[in-house]
Amino acid sequence: MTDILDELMWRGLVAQTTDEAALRQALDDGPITAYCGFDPTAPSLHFGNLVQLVVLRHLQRAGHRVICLVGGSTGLIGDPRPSAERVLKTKEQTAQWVSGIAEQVRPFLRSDGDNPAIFVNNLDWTQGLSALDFLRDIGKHFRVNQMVKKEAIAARLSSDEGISYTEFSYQLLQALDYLQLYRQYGCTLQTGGNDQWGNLTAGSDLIHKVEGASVHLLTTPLLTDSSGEKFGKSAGNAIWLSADMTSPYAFYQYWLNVEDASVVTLLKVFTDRTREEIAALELEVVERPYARQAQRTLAADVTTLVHGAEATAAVQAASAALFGRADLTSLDERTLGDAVTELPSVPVEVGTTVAEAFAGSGLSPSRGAARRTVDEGGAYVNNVKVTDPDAVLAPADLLHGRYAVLRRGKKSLAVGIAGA
RNA sequence: GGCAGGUUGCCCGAGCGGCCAAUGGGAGCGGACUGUAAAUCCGUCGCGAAAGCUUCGAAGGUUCGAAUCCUUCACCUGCCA
Repeated sequence: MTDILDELMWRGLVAQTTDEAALRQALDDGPITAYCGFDPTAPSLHFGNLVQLVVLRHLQRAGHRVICLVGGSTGLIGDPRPSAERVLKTKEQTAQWVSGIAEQVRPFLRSDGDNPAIFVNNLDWTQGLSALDFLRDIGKHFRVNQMVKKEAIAARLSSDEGISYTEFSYQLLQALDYLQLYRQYGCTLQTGGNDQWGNLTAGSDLIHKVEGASVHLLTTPLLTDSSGEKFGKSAGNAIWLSADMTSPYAFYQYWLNVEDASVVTLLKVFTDRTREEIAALELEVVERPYARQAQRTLAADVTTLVHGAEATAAVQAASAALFGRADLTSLDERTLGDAVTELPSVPVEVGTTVAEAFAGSGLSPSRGAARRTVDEGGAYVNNVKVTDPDAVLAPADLLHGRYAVLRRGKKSLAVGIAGA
């Protein structure tokens, strides 16, 4: 078994650590306990959180105990972003998201056997804490002078927007979490995204001051593509882990479309492929880039990780059918029917205008935009380009009397279903 | 509470009485080229088929006519209390 820290480094999952030698030693000396927190800022986790889940998976597999924390309390406060103050969510909303995320996170970690993952909610130890106790017991250990140097806070202090006292206090709450888990579980490693470094150090500093112990931190790098853009956005939308928010089909397609320059990086980060397998795929990218074998592997592995093998098989079949060279009219009803279940749909009938169908399915934001797409030559029905903005669906456009496959541009697909 | 400055379309940012649905850049979207890559180039980018309609923090007002002037309100920032 390779050293877990080396493994994480090779995979490109390590941006920064506290004392690296000490961390390595601690990991070698036997199982340690590590935690990572997830704040409920949306109903679902997203691409960025997946990186953290992957790190916890690796740690658990290497025999370490992992704690997955959902931020029932920190979610009520909001981690300051450099750009702008967050709008407070209601307590009910937050609680709902917390329970959703707590469920979502489970499949990624093993919660049975001899080293089950531990799931906690930081609201459990903060809701009973009085403001006075908080200020006396926790606040006293923090210097404002230091707090204002944290990146996000410094950015906000020099912006027009400023920062509320609420968000300013965020790091104290997160620091308290680490202290609590240190005391309760002997947790000595916190992981997170590199942008969290300030919040993580708040925790390790607090433990040092209160308990006199040195604990560890490990952050993952921000993943960016060749032009420096963050990964995890598709057409301006975040890639969510929830199938309700990003369909497995869209999810699979996202990974399949990863640029060559990034695919190896992402294979290392998100898949369990070995060094040999990844080296082979890397060679494929060089020698047979058009086959996009690396992208296919990446898309299949990650979709399986998040949505399961069954869903992956379905979206692969759908992708093959919809992007295949084959004429759509030659597909049998069952294959076509299965493929289109993954797509956004809109009820149509003979005589429905193409513009209406596009707008109704969400392929285009409005009918005007749909007509514009036709003008631009980017609208297709059953892979046949539409040229007339006033075109209507004819009986022949309904494959098997039911389906009209709508496409905008090269890869945005939807389906019109008649007589549903 | 006082004084000053600010609030323009997804973002940044011009406009300062008509020629403004609103310059420019970025993002986005479509096309060409490709491999359902990247880069590049071209086009497009409030709603509407059109007539037209609704936009420039909100509500009133002045005017033939306002994003542009006036009044009040809201919010943000800075300085002072």
